[in-house]
Amino acid sequence: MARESSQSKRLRAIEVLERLERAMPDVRIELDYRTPLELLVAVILSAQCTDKRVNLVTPALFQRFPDAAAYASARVEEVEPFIQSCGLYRAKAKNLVAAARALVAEHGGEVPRSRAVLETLPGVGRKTAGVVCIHLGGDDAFPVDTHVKRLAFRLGFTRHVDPDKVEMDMQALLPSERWMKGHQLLVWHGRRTCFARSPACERCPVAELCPKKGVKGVAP
DNA sequence: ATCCCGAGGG
DNA sequence: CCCTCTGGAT
Repeated sequence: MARESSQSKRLRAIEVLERLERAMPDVRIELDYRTPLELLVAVILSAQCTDKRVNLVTPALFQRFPDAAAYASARVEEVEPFIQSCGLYRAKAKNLVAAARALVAEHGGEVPRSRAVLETLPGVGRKTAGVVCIHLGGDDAFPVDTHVKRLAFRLGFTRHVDPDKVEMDMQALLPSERWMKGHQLLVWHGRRTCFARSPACERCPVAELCPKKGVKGVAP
């Protein structure tokens, strides 16, 4: 098979996103938050856990810990019961307190808009920092989670596995104004249709644009 | 039983 | 690269 030109790949990528958006017009971040800190906390909690479950616990959590200073002055065991049903609760509680202490000590209690700075916070890795950033209007980012990684590979948008390289490929492929929604669309599509084990190509809105149509398994 | 919208550590 | 941490969803 002839190698696809980068220009035609870009056009195909845009077409993929537009079809996905038509199929999922309601796409958006599902976490409930009202302040930058609430967003940061909600995204940290969302690891290995559904947004729905996070939204169930955050009202009480946010009321008890209204700002960074509240977490910073709390003991980890005070935070744990609020987030217990979200999984990984010990690590998350510990990280929330430690991150809040760093925010208070080094950032005036405010959530940084810089991805590099966000990544210095305990419990905040590249993906979490990227999501927080794009939703706060901070640094541009195309956060790569397991869904984005898998779909980018299947769709032929990257040949890499390393999330950093996948992100670079996606950023090169799409104009930055599409990164936020593009990330969200790929995640939703991965969850709803393009499953890791057995993708539902028969009802996939972008099957005709996909080089791996009908191919099972994740792998590069 | 098995997988998951991750991060950190060995 | 591999492992662990966790409960919930399926």
